[in-house]
Amino acid sequence: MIARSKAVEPASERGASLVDNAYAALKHAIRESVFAPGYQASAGELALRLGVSRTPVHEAALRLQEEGLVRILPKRGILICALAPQDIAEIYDVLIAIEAGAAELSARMPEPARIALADDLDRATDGMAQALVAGDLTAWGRADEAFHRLLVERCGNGRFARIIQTVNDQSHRARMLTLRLRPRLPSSEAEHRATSDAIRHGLSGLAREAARRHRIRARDELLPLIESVGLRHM
Amino acid sequence: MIARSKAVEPASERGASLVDNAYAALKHAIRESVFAPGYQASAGELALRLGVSRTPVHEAALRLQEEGLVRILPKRGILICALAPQDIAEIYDVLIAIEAGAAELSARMPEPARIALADDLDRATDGMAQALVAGDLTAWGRADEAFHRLLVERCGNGRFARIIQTVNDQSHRARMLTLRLRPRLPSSEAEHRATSDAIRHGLSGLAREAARRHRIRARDELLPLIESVGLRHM
DNA sequence: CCATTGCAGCTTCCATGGAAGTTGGTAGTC
DNA sequence: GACTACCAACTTCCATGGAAGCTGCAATGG
Repeated sequence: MIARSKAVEPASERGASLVDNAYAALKHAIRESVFAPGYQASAGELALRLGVSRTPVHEAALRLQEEGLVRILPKRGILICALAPQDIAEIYDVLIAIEAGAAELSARMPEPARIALADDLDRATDGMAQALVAGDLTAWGRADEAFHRLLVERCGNGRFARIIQTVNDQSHRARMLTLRLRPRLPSSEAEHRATSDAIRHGLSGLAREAARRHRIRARDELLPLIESVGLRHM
Repeated sequence: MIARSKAVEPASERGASLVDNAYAALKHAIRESVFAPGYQASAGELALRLGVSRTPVHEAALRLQEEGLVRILPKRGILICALAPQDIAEIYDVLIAIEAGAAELSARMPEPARIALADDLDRATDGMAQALVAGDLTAWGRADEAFHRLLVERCGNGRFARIIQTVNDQSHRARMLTLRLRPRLPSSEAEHRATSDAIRHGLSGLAREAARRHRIRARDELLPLIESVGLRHM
């Protein structure tokens, strides 16, 4: 029997192929910074840790490369990608464009769906408010994440959801960092309510602008902060 | 010596791996409808046609699946994906959101870059106008494509370019079809000029709205057309 | 005639080994 | 001492074969 996974979850989902398992395990490890950015691994080493051969690891690495999480250096190894401030800026511009579009689409849905979504969005915002008074940073982050995930996953455009998923995978590490970096938790509540209200009442233009402004403010707040701390990559 | 490629380009770029070659060749074949949507191929068959073993074909198929061009059915084969009208709608909403964002970013670039881009955009629009009077459908399509590619590739956000590239790969076939479907070529010229002018003068809000409106009009013109023809998939 | 079962032929999935390429250190030369 | 050439150790890349799974058809039992 081969010794398994010291640092990496085996992630043995049943029904999934070894490639899927390797993909999920590696992605999780990267998201949670088990592998630091800039770390260069070899397929053989990762295969050993996961208890599979090199082939499924290689194929998982191809998928991760497609998503921008790693780079496969020909004949040299697998490099865990680092994010520069420039990348964070690009990612925020993607969030601004796509989430605004998602909010607009959501506001154009038939009324029952709109209202159900607005209710769920408000519940997430409630969670943020509660976490704020409790001073629970982690809970606040989870609730905020839930709000934004709901917005893109329920707008009816699967491609929007997929795009956001990709950039979120890339920026998860940075997000965990900046959450703790800010002097105070931002007062996103009003902007979240404005978005959900506009969706509830079917005001697509307003919904688009509210979502847009929210992300623009977050970008303009965070980018200078990152620059000032002098983070070159993360 | 193995007999090569009847229907599929070998596409032997030097310096590229066999996987890259297979990827490029398959993508080209799908774009140009050498493989009809719904066609189910086996990795072995494709490998034979391309003159390589099954491994690089399989890895190329993984990349194509990531981009939504094919689906790998476990233990059954590789399925060329078809596009439903719903997919075209989703793709247009992605174009609307991203190209508007790209136009806004472009208008925020330093003046020399803005002007250079606006000049290039205008040259593409000139090409469309010329093709229009000449009645050259193909040339018109190429010039229009050039305009939109310039817009996203020169805005400074590589992620925008990548997203657009992905949806364009998916919708290329549909585009070739709808180009010939319309009763007359659309008068996109004024909208293109409005976009490039706004970029030239650094008016980011105006540029965003111009690009947005242009794609919205195209969507609202094309979708009913596709529905009316009763295309179920393409 | 209809339903069920078993099987043959197909497919992908994954492990493995040889080929080819890159790197960093070392010996040799000026 | 500085520079070049080479070599050993490492890596991925790709072909290939066996294992496992899916599908459709034919044979069998009701």
